[in-house]
Amino acid sequence: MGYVCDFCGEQRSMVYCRSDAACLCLSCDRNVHSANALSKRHSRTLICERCNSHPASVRCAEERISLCQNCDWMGHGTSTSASTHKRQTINSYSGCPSASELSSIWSFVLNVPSRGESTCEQELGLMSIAENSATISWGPTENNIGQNASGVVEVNDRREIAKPGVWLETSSIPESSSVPNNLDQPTKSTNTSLPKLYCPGTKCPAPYEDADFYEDFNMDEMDMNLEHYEELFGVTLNNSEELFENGGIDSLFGTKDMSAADSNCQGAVAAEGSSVGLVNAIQPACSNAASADSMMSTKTEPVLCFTPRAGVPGHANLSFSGLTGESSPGDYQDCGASSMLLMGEPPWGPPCPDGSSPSGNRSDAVMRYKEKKKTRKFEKKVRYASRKARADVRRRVKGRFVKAGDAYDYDPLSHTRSF
DNA sequence: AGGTTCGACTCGACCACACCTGAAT
DNA sequence: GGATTCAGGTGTGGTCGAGTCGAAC
Repeated sequence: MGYVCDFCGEQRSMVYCRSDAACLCLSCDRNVHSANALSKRHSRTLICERCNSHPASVRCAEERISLCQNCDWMGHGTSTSASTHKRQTINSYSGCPSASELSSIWSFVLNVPSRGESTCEQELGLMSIAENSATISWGPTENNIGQNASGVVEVNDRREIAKPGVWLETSSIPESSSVPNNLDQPTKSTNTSLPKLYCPGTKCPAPYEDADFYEDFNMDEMDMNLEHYEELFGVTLNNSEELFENGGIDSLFGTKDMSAADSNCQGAVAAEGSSVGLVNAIQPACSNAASADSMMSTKTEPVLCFTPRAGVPGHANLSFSGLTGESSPGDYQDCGASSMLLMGEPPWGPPCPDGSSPSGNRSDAVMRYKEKKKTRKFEKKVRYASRKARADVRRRVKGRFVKAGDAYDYDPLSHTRSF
């Protein structure tokens, strides 16, 4: 891995693909990851500009450099002066985003315009964007739908996390009051089932319980500068207006092909870089060791996923999992992290900034948490398939296993009774 | 407003036995 | 040190019943 694209060996590498463990230029990134549906799922992010070998997780505004966690720690964790640098988490993404979308994700780095239509952009509905640890994706075939479109999260000041931010919504809030001005988002959208952006200070409609989650995001740095496309993509921009016509922004913000149910999935959590830091900070103060353990266990690349519950409006399963995709039932069960997050007022959080009643917010959050906990399903993980196979065919009396040959009232195989 | 009743719901215990694990040989 | 034997522990699913909770009265 290095400065040069691992694929073409010519262009300067810009993004890092974790799945391929490869550094790619944006052009090759598009080519490689538009090859098939599986490759589209690869999570990519910027390359650390210091070590040029690891995926960047934060962007230092002062130094104007993207850094991996290690370099960030080396550069900011040990120096008192540098530690005050304002840093921003860097989104990872999957799918085949257009240049405009990349510019939205990384507005502070990539001021790129759209290339116009391409096979990739024709499938922008499948695009997903991950807020680092929080993998956010959407598409017609996906149930786990994210919505955060924010590119950055303040990590220097944890109090930022408690600030009202931006979230996507699917209710019918008038769009004029919901779309930040700096988004250049078309205001002509008529599909009220589509996600919308809410400005800080606006009230989250009732159906979405987890507004607390979505307060982490800030759209301030979302701009759509389209100047350096050629440098980044190595091609000439034909028509930047196609960006909008082809749904670049719309796709980015999920205004295409997003079902109402999918948009119910509200996935916004602290980004990987910041979350690890937060966890570290949380742990000592966390009264629930299991909660902290659960969070720590996911720190490698935790994926926060809200799964809309069919038939239960406003409810969603919250789960954390690592990249391995494995998680024990215990991890699922009341992982604690969810409860902490759901509380909306973590122990490190500041007093309510607007002077409103913290106790009221807390009680609301507790109510929401209890409601979710009530509807949560605990999936059992079968460790031994052979034992399951035996249990599945074992005869029972009132649900209890009986000795072979004894009378039974339930036979899983024949559903018959011996008496 | 406080107490009682009732229905809905959750969750642990129970059962037999093949399989797993670790100690002993 | 490796192979074998043995004993004890574990896990599997459907049902029941105790306990909890909220709504209705």
